[in-house]
Amino acid sequence: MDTTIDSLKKLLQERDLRATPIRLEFLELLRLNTPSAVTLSVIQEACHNTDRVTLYRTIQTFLDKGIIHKAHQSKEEVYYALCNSNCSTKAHFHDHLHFKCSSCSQVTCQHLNKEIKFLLPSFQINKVEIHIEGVCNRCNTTT
Amino acid sequence: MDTTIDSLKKLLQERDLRATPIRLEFLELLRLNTPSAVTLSVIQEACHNTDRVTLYRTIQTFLDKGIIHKAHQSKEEVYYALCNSNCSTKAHFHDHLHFKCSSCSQVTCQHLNKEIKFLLPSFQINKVEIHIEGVCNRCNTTT
DNA sequence: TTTTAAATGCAACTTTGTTGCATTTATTGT
DNA sequence: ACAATAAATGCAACAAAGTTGCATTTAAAA
Repeated sequence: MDTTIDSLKKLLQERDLRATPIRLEFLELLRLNTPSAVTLSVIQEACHNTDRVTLYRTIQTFLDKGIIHKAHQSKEEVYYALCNSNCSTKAHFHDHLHFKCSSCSQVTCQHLNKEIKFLLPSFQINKVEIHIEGVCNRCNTTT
Repeated sequence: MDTTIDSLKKLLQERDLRATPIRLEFLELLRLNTPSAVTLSVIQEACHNTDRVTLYRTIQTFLDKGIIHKAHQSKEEVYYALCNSNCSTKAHFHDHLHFKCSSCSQVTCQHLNKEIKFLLPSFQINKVEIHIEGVCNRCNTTT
C-alpha cells in the first residue's frame, strides 16, 4: 500500500534529496493546501520547531529541484505551492495563473486552459504567469 | 512652450505634490525608459546623490498617488514604471501585462487589448496582472 | 552496524526597508 | 521680491528579512 508519506518520499528520492522529517512535513503542508498556495509566514508558523535558516534552505532546494514554485500575489507576501509533474530538476514549466480571492483571501493555482499567446502576436512567449484578484468560484456561488 | 519638465511639474502639482528636483529627476528617468520598467537598483544608481530613505518615500508617494506602478517580474527584482493617465490619487487601473525579453532583458508594459476574463468563467475578476517572459518584437525581428 | 555525505542548528553578518526628528526648501500670500 | 509655513529631505538609529560559515546530527548506502 502506497501511503501519502511514501509518495512524498518517492518525490524527494527521485530528485536525489533525502526524505527528512522537516522536508516531509513541509511538503505535506503544501499538499494539504492544494490548490491553494501558502504564504511564507504560514509555513514558518506551521514549522515553528524548525530553524529559520533550514526553512530558507529547504525552500531554495525545492525551487531548484522543481518541487515547488513561488507566487508573488500583488505586492505583498510570497506564496509557495507544489508544482505539477511537468517540473523537474532541469526546469519549471508553468503556464498557469494565480487567483487571489477578495472574499476568502486564498491564493489558488488555476490551470490555464486557453491559449494566451495570441495576445502578443509579434512576441515569442516562453513563460506565462498571471496574477488575478477577484472573487473565486466557491465564494461567488455561496454568497 | 510646454517642455517635458513642465509637464512633469504639472503631473505632480495636479496631485498636490511639490515639484522638487529629486522627484523630477526620478520621473524623467522613468519617462525616458517608457515603455520599459526600471529596477529599483537602477533607480538607486541613477539617483545616487539622493538618500536611500528619500527614494523609498518618493516611491511610496508616487505609488499612492497613482503616478507609478510596481511590477514583480518573476522571482527577482522589483520594477517600476509610469502609470497611464487612467490612474489617480483614488485608485490604480491596470489590466496590463509585463513582458520580460529573454534577449535584451528589458521589462516592458504592454497594453492588454484582448479580454482575458473568459479564462475563468465562474470567477469574478477585478484585477489582472500578467508576467510573461520570451523574446520581444524588436529582438524577434532583428535577429 | 559503520561510514559518509547531506541536512540541520546556531551565531554572526548583510541587505533591505522603516521611524523619529532636525534641517532645508518649494510654494503661497503679501 | 520677501517672509511664513507646511512639505520634503537627510541623518541616525532601528527592525525585518535573508545569507554564510561552521560544528553537529542524521538518512541512506555499504
